[in-house]
Amino acid sequence: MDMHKDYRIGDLARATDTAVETVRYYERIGLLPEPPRTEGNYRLYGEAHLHRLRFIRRARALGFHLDVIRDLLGMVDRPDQPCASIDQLARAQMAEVDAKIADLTRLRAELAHVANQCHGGTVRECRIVEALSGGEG
Amino acid sequence: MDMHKDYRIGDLARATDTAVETVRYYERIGLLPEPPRTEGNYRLYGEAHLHRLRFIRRARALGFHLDVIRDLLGMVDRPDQPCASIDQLARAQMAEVDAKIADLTRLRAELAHVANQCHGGTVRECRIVEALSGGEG
DNA sequence: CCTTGACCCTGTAGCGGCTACAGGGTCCAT
DNA sequence: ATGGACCCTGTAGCCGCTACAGGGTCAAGG
Repeated sequence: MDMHKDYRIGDLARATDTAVETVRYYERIGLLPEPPRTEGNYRLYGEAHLHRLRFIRRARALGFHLDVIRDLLGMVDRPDQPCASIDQLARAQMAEVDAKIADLTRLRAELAHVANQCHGGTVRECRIVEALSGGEG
Repeated sequence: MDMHKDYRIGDLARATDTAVETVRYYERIGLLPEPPRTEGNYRLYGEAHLHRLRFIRRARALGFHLDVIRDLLGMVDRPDQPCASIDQLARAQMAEVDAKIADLTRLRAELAHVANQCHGGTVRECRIVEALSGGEG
């Protein structure tokens, strides 16, 4: 069963919820391999490309940076290697997300504090402005 | 008491924990007014500049975008206006931070799920890879 | 007086991860 | 043969800085 479908770049983009320009961008930076071309110089993708692009997009959606994704793809391309390093990257990513959440939570508390200072009136009397102006800086 | 000190750009930068280039950048984009210069063409700042830069940096630290900060500064410069619009910007900022926290929390859960799939072995068997490849995309 | 070194100046280019053109070519249906 | 959807390359822009290159200024020390 030689039923491998072909995709043009727009098909691939739709199938992965990606902008066409982004697909070309991934190719340019070497994340996505250069596909063969039609006679009219159109890129022609197969299932493998679709698979790989899905992987990239899903990892991006989880916040992985492109250089980390590059590493992940490198590992995926050597399936006999141990999986530990992939696990490690995933855990590092979790730690990063945790740190961001902690940051934003602190921020939110500060913002709430600042916003609660306002009791109406003019800008001159506004304690928000004071809160933003003062401080340790 | 004519005791207004002057600051050179490096002093200002140190006093607000800002890079010198960033101070110049804020001037270039019109956030910080152009200060007078010395004979040798050095920027010479006063307390007002210090105050304003502190405001900018503090707002940035709370995650406000520069264009919002521009608006905030515009309001601060009209102290007789009502304070409500400032309050509104602060609350909008809170909402944005809340949304980011919610996003990241969802992300964290997904990442935990993905990372927990790994039980050692080779990349070929790694469920993390599967989890990243599969899906609705 | 001269050098050293810390600081300052302008201008431009780079980062990440896209996004948005301009200015063209291809392909298929009508 | 014409229209419109799609594709191509190449370049520039977004944000908020950051990092140079290539020079000028200024005060202290020899």
